[in-house]
Parts: sequence; C-alpha cells; structure tokens
Amino acid sequence: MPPGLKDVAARAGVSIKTVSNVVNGYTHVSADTRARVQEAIDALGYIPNAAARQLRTRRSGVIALAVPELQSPYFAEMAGLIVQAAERRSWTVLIDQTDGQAERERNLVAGLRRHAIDGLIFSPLALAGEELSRGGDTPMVLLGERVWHGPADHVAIDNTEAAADATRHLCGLGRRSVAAIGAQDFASAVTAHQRLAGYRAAIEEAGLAWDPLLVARVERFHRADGAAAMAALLQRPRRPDAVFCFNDLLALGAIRTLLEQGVRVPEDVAVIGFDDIEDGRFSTPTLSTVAPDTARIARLAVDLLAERLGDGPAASDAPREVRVAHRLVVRESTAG
Amino acid sequence: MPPGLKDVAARAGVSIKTVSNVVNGYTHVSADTRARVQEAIDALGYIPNAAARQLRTRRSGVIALAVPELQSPYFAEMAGLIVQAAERRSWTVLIDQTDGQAERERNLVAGLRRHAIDGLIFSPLALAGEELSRGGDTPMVLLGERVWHGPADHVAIDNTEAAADATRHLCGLGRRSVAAIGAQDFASAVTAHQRLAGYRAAIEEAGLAWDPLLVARVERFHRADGAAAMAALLQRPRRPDAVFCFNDLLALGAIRTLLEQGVRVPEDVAVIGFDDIEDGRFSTPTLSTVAPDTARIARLAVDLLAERLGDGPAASDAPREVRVAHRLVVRESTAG
DNA sequence: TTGTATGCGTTATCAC
DNA sequence: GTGATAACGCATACAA
Repeated sequence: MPPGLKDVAARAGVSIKTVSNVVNGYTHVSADTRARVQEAIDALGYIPNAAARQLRTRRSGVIALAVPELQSPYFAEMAGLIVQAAERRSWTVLIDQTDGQAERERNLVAGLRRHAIDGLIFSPLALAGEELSRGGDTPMVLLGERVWHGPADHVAIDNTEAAADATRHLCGLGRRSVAAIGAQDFASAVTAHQRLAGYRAAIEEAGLAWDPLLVARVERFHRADGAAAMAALLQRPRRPDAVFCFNDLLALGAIRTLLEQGVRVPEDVAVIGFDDIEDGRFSTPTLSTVAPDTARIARLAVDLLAERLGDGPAASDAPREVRVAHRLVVRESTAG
Repeated sequence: MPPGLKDVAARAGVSIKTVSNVVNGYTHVSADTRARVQEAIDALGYIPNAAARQLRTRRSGVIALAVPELQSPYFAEMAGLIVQAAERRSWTVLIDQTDGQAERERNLVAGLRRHAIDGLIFSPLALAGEELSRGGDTPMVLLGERVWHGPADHVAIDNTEAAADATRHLCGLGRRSVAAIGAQDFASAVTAHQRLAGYRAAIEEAGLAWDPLLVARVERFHRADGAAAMAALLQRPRRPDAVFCFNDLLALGAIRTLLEQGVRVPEDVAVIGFDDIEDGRFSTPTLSTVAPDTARIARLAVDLLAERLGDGPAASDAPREVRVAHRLVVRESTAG
C-alpha cells in the first residue's frame, strides 16, 4: 500500500491540505513547514495518486496521439517528436494505432476514451469531412490537410504545392513521361487526392500531356505497394522516364522493382518520394524527396492543443489552420 | 458534464449498484432490469469514468511499453504487435520512449508511474543487472536476454546462438575475413556483448583467426553508425570479405558505404544483418538477416504480464525466462 | 436479485 | 498560513 497524503501529513505533523499545498507548489507555505513536509515526502517516497487527482481535477495529463500505423517510419518519427514536445509540458502521450480502420477512428473522435485523455492529436486516414466533427468535447488537433473546414485545429504542409514542386523537379530534368504512384480512389484519401492534384497541375504547367495511364493506384502507402505499382507501370505501353511517388516507402519499393528489372535509376528512370524518412538517406541510390518540417508540425500540434486546453481566452477561438513549410531534397535518385 | 452511474440509475429507475452490475457484466441480473438499464446507458451515452474506477479497483487497464526508440523499425514493429496483443485483453498500451537514457529507465523501474499503470513491458538499453531489480511493485516483463537472473520474467531469442548462426552462414560461403559491426563497450550493452560472443564462437569454430581489428564498435545501432563503421573497416589493413552487422540498420548503413566506394555486395563483401525489418526486403541488394519470431515475443510478453497481473496462483511464481525461436533468412546480400 | 452506505486519495472551499 | 471537511464517480460489503 503506497503512502498517501494522509501518511505524509501524519509524519510531518501537519494537515493533508498543507501537504497538498507543498506538492502543488502553492506559494503561501512557510519555509519551515515546507521543509518538514518535503522531508516526509522523501522519506516515505510519496508519489501522488494519478487516479485520485484526475477524479478531482478532471485532468489526466495524458494526451492521445492517433496515427494509422507506427510501422511507417514517417509516423514513427512524428510520434517520437510529439512525445518530446509533450514532455516539455509534462504530458504523457498515449499512442493509438488506428490501422486506418474507420471504426477505430470513429470511436476515437466520438471520445470513447473521453475520461482518460485531455486532448487528441489525430492523423486520420479513413475519416474525412463531417465525420470528423461528430466529435465529443475532447479538444482535437488534426494532422494533415483537410479540404473541409471543420471545428478542429489542424496543422499541415501544403500538400498540393509540395507535390507540384516534386513533379516540377522531374520535369525540370527534361523528363517527358512522368508517372505518379500513390493515387487512391476512396473519398477519405485526402492526402492522395491532393498530391495527385499537385502532380497534375505541374504536368500541365510543363506543357506535358495528361496521361491517366501514367498514374498508378495503390491500396496502401507501403514498399510492397510501390513495388507492385512500378511493375504494373513497366508493363504499360508508354514507359515512364520519371516517377513521383506519394511517399518515400512507395518510392523505395518502386526503385527496388526498377533495379530488379535492370532499369537504371536515375539514368533511365528518375524517382522522387515524399516525407524524407531516414531510409532514403542510406538507400542505393539515395532518395530525392519532399521534406516536410516534421519537427515543426509536431511542436505546433502540441502548442495548439495546449492553447485549447488552457483556460485562457484562446481556448474557444475559431479553429485554426497552420501551414508548415516543406523543401525539396535532391539526392541520387533524380540527380542524373 | 458527462452522465454518471447515478444518472443512468435515475433514468432506469434502479439503484446505482444495479447499473454497476450491468456495466460489469455481473450475471445475476434479471433480463428485464438489464434491458432497462442498457436502454438508459445507450440513451445517455454513458461511459464509465476511468479515474474513479481506477481509484477503487487500483487497476487502470493500462500497461506501459518502454522501448529505446520508436524510430527504430524493429521497436516500432514490436510496439505495434504488443498493442495488438494487449488489445485482445482490452488493455491500453502507453508507449514510453527512453532514448536509452539511464535516468529515464531508472525512473521507469522505480515506478514513477506506479499508480497509473498495471504492468510494464520493458526493453532496457542503459540498465542491466541489479539495477533492474531495484523495482517497485509493478509487475514487469523484460524484453531481450539478460545475463543476470533477476526477479522479472523475460522473453528473448538466444542472441548468442543467433549471432553464431549468422556468422556460420558467412563462413559457410567460404569467406575467410569476416568482420563484425556493432560491438559496444559499456557494461549494459547486453545485446551487443552476446552477439559479439556468438560471432567469436562461430569464427573460432570455423578455424579462422580471431582478429580484433575486424570488430567495429558503434555508438548506437543506426544506419549512420553502420556506414561510419564500414568506412573505418575499409581503412584497416585487412579488408573483410564479409560482415556480420548486429542489426539491420547497421547493415543497411554498411551496404551504403560499400556501394558508394564501388565495393560490390555480395561479390566482394557479403553482408548479413539482424532483426528482419521490412527495409531489408526492398533494399538493393535485399538483406540477409536473422529473423526473430517477433510476433511470438510480443504475444508471450503480454501473456506473461497477464499471468502476473492475474490473481491466480501463477502470479507469485518464480520469474520465468522464455526462449523464442529465430531463423536465418538468406537474401541477395549474401547470396553470391 | 437489488438497494444503502462507505471509502478509494485528491483538490478546493471555507473557516480559523 | 494552516486545518477540517465535502465532493469527484465508482465498486463493493453488507442488508434487505
């Protein structure tokens, strides 16, 4: 049975209120009393009971981070950064893996954890638009651009523009047959839609013909999907001389297929990805990519949540959209 | 203000005890009452208050998983699998990133979260031996082999034997100058020590001379360390014709350096890693490796913890060590 | 089978 | 500056 406020109070010869004051850094405590209480706390190894505290204050000091999957290096990195940012506010982060399942995401938004978490940072995959607003009362910050302007804050890079930048880079290399890997059909695939739009805009801007046969669809954004999509692309009549992949994993998979089939990268086909995960810095060839300012995204997400959680004036302001910078990173896979 | 037991009871015209019974699936409730209560629960959207429940039962339904870093694909995968396994017991997993910092690991073991979590699954990096037993009362399952036999359960593969298997594979290829990347000096680097021991055993078993100059030390197990270590190895007088890397990230970094310097893999240097992360299946060349049965490790870790947590007879048994299988996966990087 | 009453460890409102 | 005491929402011993 761990010691409680009561035990500390008894040992220090004061009331529990005084101990509580000391624990919570209340200022109006005489130095003498404070010292005595502190001594008792140390001696007993007192640790405040989180449950009791939460029951009273309705605050758990825990925020949830919901991502589609931790296996994806981008989300893993994001998770690590958010944990770090949260730590500076002494928040604990509960990481939730949705596996992109609509039902799980819905539960999250509905607030099935309502009592347990103070806020939610959410990177939705299966949910979009209004469904995201059927929310409980838990403050939420969305990661990734939304087309719809709902009641939640969100922070993201300009996906469409970033995709256009990547595509422009390929066109600027003199490539005339620029393919895309990563298109998705379902309505909630906002990221895929936006990157496709950026790709198309840049293609047309370069005076190239829009060719649907150069666009490969994928189920998910994994290496295996990229590999399969690339194989399909190579089957088609018009063979591309460049590929924009909607994320780095797709690109790494695509490169694998190309090399396997004796196609040189970047000489025959230039490949660019998206996310700037660490893998791309050590692959052969190293991977050109679009680098979002992930550290900044993480920091801003936590900051926005903190503002909502604070009882300050900003807590009830209109939802904000924060745009974060991205930059092009040119490496071997397009440096031909 | 979310509804409580009281509100549900009022609406259903019963006492809170009855509602509580229904919520907790107590069997002796008349079908009629149960239906009425359930209706009220649904209508009000009642969700039990986790804090209050925990205050009473001293159980939070949350277990912590502490890993050095989520960015590492192996730990990310492990985390995902453990979350899945825990889900089947309706446990929530709180993921803690220690960054390999001794202080953080110490806090964990000391139980600074004591009140908040029911159990801990821990993959220590900076702590070893006795320090791991200075534990609180929170049940703990250790991931990764320990030399010392402390008071906690642990589940792991036979690191030494697995490392020997990898090295034997290289020797079996006829390579005579087999290097190792991943040695570490500090005492708590149990994994590195064991893999080095396995490597050495296999080297001597093959009748090769033990050459300390073929062993490269690393700070951490990242791609960059592998790349740097390989570069150092190439500088030394005796150039290796094979390398056993203590994990896949090191191997991928090493391969990058080799290819960059025009050394062919596997023709000139065969490379094998450890962990079987997804990257290795799509890299060029694809990566030979030792594959631990990670899914089984995850499942067993959760099972062991469950036994400790259960109030059954097994709860106070002596600590168990569970050994999990591994297998060699031969891919292009050694298939020369 | 169901209801009443008590306490889990805190914080917060009042007195003193 | 400090102490007594009432909640917070739930589970459960005990009664009915």
